[in-house]
Amino acid sequence: MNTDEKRKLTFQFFNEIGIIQQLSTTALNRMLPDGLHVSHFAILNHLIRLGDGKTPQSISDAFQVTKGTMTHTLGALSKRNLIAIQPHPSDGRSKLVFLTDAGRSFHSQAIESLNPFVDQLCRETDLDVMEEMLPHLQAIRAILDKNR
Amino acid sequence: MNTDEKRKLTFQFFNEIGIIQQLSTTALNRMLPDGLHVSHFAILNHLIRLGDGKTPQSISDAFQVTKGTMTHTLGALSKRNLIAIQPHPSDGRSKLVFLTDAGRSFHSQAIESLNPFVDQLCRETDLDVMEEMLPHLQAIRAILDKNR
DNA sequence: ACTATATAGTTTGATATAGAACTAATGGAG
DNA sequence: CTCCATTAGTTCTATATCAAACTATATAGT
Repeated sequence: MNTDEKRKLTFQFFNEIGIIQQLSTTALNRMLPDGLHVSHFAILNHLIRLGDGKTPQSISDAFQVTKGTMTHTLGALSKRNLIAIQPHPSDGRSKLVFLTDAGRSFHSQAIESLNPFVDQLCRETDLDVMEEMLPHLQAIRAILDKNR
Repeated sequence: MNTDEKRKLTFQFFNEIGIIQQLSTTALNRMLPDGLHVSHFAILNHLIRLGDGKTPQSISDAFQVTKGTMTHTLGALSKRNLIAIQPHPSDGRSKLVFLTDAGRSFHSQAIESLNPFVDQLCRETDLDVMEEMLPHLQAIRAILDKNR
């Protein structure tokens, strides 16, 4: 492959990634109840999976968004009482994010809303291929992350 | 794989896609000159590769964004004189988008700005893997597109 | 030909996000 | 102990995007 072909391939690849992201995000946004956005759901999901009591910073690191964006998103979740934000016990600059009961039940409810879509994708997609791609995607993510 | 594992895999997959898209987009945005955004560059690139004289609709189809978004993006390009928008000769509702000389030279300039980044990615990434993934990504995109 | 439906593009309002400038608290170097 | 660099979070501004309502033109069915 010459340089031009490499560039073209790279461009195509990221183009495809971008379109998939756009289509999947807007599809999920339309399915989520009550005007919630995927980014909100993703945070609830993160706290369920990894346990709550995380700092805003650690969450924004996990999703690779800016601190300002995280303030905004956590504010939205907090206003809906899906999370509770408390001062960090040993660091006056920091905070800790906890799930509320409403947050947990909302998460279950959101999962229910999303599952039909996810299940349909599972039916139509070759999951083995997806599973195979995952580590490669993670590698590419790591490279991008390193070069930030 | 049981249903839960399938769902988890699907979630992970789209999560990774989302993060890659976010990282690559913000990296590219920072590199583009003069406050231009990847979405602007992508349209210039589209018109260079496939030829200009396209309708706004066909461009928004290609990038899977809404018509309103395309109006906004084309407006930005037009205000910078990178494109020229003319009435469609045979359809009074429609328009045609052409590249200006400034648009073409800006595109070359943008390519120059982006190439170092792209080339570095090429160096650090296994391009064969990327090439292998591309058709699978296109298949997933097609499924999402069909279910819109 | 007339009318109803469909299509192309615009406008408006809401929201997600980045980036930069800011505040407050921490922690290390001298 | 004091001062400076670092870190956590917030605020502000700009912009990308979607969704829905809207306008104008085109097309199909009767």
